[in-house]
Amino acid sequence: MSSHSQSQESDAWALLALKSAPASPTKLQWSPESKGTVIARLEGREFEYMVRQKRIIIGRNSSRGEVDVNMGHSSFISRKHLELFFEHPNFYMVCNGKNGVFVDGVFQRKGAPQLQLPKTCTFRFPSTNIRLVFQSLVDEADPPLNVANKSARAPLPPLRINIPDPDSNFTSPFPSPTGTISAANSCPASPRGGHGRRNVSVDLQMAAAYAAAVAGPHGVINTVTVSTSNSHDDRGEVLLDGSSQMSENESKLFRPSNGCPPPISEPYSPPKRGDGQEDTKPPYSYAQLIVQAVASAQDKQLTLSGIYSYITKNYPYYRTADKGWQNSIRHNLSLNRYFIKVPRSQEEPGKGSFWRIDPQSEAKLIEQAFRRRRQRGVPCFRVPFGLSSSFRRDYQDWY
DNA sequence: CATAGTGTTTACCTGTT
DNA sequence: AACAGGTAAACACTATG
Repeated sequence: MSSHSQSQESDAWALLALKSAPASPTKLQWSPESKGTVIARLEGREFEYMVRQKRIIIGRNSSRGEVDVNMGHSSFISRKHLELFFEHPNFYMVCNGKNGVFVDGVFQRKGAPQLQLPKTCTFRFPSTNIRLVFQSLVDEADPPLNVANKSARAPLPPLRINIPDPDSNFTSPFPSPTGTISAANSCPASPRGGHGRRNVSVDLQMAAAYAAAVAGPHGVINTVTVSTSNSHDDRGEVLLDGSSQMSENESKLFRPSNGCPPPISEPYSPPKRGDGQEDTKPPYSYAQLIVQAVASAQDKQLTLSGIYSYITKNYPYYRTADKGWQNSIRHNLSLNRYFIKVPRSQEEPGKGSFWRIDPQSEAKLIEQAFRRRRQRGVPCFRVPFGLSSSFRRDYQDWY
């Protein structure tokens, strides 16, 4: 298996692990070596990593992946963002990520002197709400431990996931980052702060991926990749393998439409050369494209440039189109009340705000986001299905 | 300071209901 | 006619070099 596909498998595995998490305190665990003393523990949102070696690298997954703890694909996370090392009886951290890192809320810039870590602390990667709780398991009174010097790669174990919670509810309230999302486009606070809190965003992300999958021309659940990039960088994707399990509810919710045949063929297929599709405008409104982009993001939020990146990555048409479509994207973001602007916190550099979907509408919008609408001038037996903020249309017969 | 990116708003158009 | 969506454009603000 190539490293790439292995990486994708890991992502799928992690994704499924997320799925299994809500009702159960059980977290996905892995450890690079079966032997040796566990000297520390790293706890992500839905996983635990048992540290048995003296030095570990935490960073972004990539094809060049040389990290011990893979933090996914966020472009805000560097490939070797953090290095933790153990010198009895303490752990130290060096930040090599260009965006720095917050340690218990204190910003550590790239290249800062090594920082002695407290017994427990929380890392947060700037411009994301990706957090990692570190806990040293070494007692100062202990004699020096016999731990591995060289970090071993941490291949994820075989996929064995049970999904214990088939009643996951996609429409359950989505907690806002601040606990409040009041008026559209007026959220005053930073989006940060979802640590340790399971929310439907993970389900929705799966849903988005699944909806994209079933949007295929034959309703076949394909293996799909959904971008999670949140910058210009087009790295970052979450893969949901079509063979993964999905609850019955989810299957119903994202059942493929068997109605009017899609006007064009499957846009979620990897870009094909010479099939003519690259010149065809996707059958989705700009609002749908925005929902697709935001829903695919790991944090359920994207910057404007992240939205652009998602669209150009998934819809080659927009790679060559002039800039007018970007104006339209901005227009849609401002105009539609279900797109919520969430300012960056002050200590986070960068342009623009993050955009989220109104949690009350999120599930519905995502469900609709992958429905092809009739393109202008293309006759069809059925009425077109556009995205409507009022959801007033009756679309029963699409099922 | 210049520039580019971002965000808001208005206006107008086309196609659909 | 009303509405949804697309397009263009003016303008203000802000991050960045």
